Amino acid sequence: MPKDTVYLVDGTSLCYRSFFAIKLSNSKGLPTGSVYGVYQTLKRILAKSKPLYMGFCFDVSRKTFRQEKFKEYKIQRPPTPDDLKSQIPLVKKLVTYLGIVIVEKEGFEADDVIASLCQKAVKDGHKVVIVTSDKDLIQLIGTDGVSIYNYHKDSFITKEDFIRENRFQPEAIIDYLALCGDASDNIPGAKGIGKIGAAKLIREFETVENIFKNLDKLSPKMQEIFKISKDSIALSKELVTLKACDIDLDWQGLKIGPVDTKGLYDLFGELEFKSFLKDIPAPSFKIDLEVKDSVCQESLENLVKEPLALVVEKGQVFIYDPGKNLIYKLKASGLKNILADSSLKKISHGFKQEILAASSQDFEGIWFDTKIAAYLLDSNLADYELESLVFRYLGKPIEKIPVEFKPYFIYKLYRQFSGELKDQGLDKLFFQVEMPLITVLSQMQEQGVRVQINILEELLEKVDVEIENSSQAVFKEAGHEFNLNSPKQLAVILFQELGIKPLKKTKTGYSTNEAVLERLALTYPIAASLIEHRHLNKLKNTYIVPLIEQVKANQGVLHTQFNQTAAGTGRLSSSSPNLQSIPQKGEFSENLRRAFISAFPQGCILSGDYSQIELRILAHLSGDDNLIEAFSQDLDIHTHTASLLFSVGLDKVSDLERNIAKRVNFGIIYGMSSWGLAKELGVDNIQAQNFIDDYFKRYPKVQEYIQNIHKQVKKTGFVETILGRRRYLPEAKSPNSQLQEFALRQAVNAPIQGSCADIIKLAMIKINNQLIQDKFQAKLIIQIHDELIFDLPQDELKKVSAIVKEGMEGSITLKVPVQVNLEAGKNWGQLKEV
DNA sequence: ATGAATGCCTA
DNA sequence: GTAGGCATTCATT
Repeated sequence: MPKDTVYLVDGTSLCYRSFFAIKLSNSKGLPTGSVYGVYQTLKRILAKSKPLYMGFCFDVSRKTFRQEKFKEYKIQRPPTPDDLKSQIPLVKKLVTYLGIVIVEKEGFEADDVIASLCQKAVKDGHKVVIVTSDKDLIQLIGTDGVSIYNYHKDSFITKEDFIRENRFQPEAIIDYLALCGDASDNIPGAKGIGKIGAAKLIREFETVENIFKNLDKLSPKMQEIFKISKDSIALSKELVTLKACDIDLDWQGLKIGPVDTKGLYDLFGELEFKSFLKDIPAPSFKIDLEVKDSVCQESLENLVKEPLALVVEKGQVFIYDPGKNLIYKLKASGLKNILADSSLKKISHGFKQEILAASSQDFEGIWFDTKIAAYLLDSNLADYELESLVFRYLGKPIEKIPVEFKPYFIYKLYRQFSGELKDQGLDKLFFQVEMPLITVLSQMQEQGVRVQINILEELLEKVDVEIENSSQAVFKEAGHEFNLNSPKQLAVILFQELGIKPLKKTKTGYSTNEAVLERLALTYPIAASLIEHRHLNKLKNTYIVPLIEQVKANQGVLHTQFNQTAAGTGRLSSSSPNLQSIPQKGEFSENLRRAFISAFPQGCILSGDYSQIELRILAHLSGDDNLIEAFSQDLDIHTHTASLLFSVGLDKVSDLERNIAKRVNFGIIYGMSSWGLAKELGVDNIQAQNFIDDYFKRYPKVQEYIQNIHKQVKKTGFVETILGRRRYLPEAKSPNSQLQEFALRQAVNAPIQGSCADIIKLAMIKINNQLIQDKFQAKLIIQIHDELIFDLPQDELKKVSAIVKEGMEGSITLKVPVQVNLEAGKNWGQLKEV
């Protein structure tokens, strides 16, 4: 029986070549080209040849016996680039996940390792394919059954191919290289003999030794060369000769194992190899569960003492019974009893969706949402779909879980998450904040926001006219029409046709962003028109038109989504449409906001806005006396900071000084560096550093706090908010300084932003409960991070204002006062202080 | 159709 | 310098 072919991959050269051929990195700047190339190559081999045995051979270090013999060996090579070094562990992960064994031996190069394995495999009667694009390994194909796969050219080379092409034996490549040398490895060879000369000599004499025996047959000039280079040739031959080493592993150990799909999935996710994600096989997964039809609650009686994992879909409910390991399917009749039964503790995945799908039906006993739990345990995941979590936490890759089996997986996740939440001290945040918030968000989405379409339509008409005007103004200056929405085309017009000097580059060309246009506008009128056009176009296409469409489809009410598991810091996000980014500055923004009206006849819109909440949280977290004092005295915080930075009295602070102080205050919250602040303020690095130094001198405990955060995140890999919400930032430990610095900035910001999220969530729950309890008609309709917006009948305004103010200000006690500003009006565009 | 790149709205 | 969502163009399945 013919034995199977063994594939031996020259991993080191493959990594090198991929690195130089493929310049690639993920969005975080992590270089990934080598991993990409290695995967492409391995994938091609695995698909084409379906090998059963493979070894991926690596150099362990550059200190090999060759260096000891010859100090100059490979010395001319620059050190391995850091961007390649950092990829080696990733390549090793990749290869391991593919089920391929990594072979390395201290003191030997990959080539030597390959030679040893090759020898063993051939001895046992196997064929061998060596995967490389280096010529040194050609010496091995002299042996029968050994061939080379050149991944670079995607071709196989056998002994016969080689002889046909070079007219000497493959083994003689050693002698050939000994003569002509190899510049890339700094093999000296013989001075005066090149590739052609070497080949000619080898064809005639076969080996170096033979040449020396027959020196008299050479020309006098050649004889001279060989005399001078005798030692050099001998050394070169030794260096290029592969040295078999002892390796514990033989070919049997090279059997390709099963693919670690989860490992691959995570790796490709991290590296952002989106197209490769499709390659990952999804092994079929069998669920051994019985689905039992039930018409009443009878069969559930034994179950009700413990929490039930269930999923509601299309008027049916599926419930998992962990005791009997089966699924109950209940039809409409049983459904209502179960959903409305508040004594039934329910577990599900994405209650908000279920509540909204069950529409107006009573939904009680909302107890444990695995989606929310997963989010609290790690807020950095790309998504919290059941399938993704089952894969991540239970290791089972399933494309789509049939609805009847969902409760089974939800229950499994629940068992795991419930313990972990407790272990990490997150159970309070989970049960007292995030779970109760689900109902609040459901109500907000269901309630929606009333929008007056005709206001939007009138606005659209005005904006259309102005868009036309600004377009024409731009085209006139440009001399011809072009696609105004294309930054690429615009760059050509500005920086080539009009010959304007570019101010800033992007990855692919010259930047035409607003900051650039703003500066150009001082000299060129076309830039001013472009800014105008961009503003109007944005307003029209992002806000006015989509709002009109959605509102029309929903009888004048806008139902947005509030996402509870989207932001890494604990904030909510809003989408389709995003009501958290409705314009607030600019000439048409007020007009736009006027379209957002009360749903009550003669009703009004009430807004409660936390004043400087993030800086207050910073004061609380850092315990800085100056900052706390400033807030306790109810000072304007930016003016206060300015008076400290510029050593002037509070009443002597200029607008410019206050503005700088304001930016520095913001910068602190964002974890800024002097470099970042310099860019923001348009001053030099030293100036910016001075501002920061002065700031820290005046607020010393803020500096201490930031240092402690850095220390903590480097040690533990995560940071926490006031309520113990965690954000993991593993890159705080990264050796890549760019990644590390980014993580450290996030580490400073996350507790501040996240605590703000904690506080407003508490307020939302508290206020919502109060409004329901006191039977107000007022409804919370929008949350914008530090602001809550309510829709209410006019006659409730006074009482609800008090509830909102008290609820927001009193949701937590900090070391500084928490202050909320209230505004109300008949629409969102015309709010007046209450 | 899909994703990257650019740009811009919010807190 | 933090955190999001979304529109558009343009190159690539």
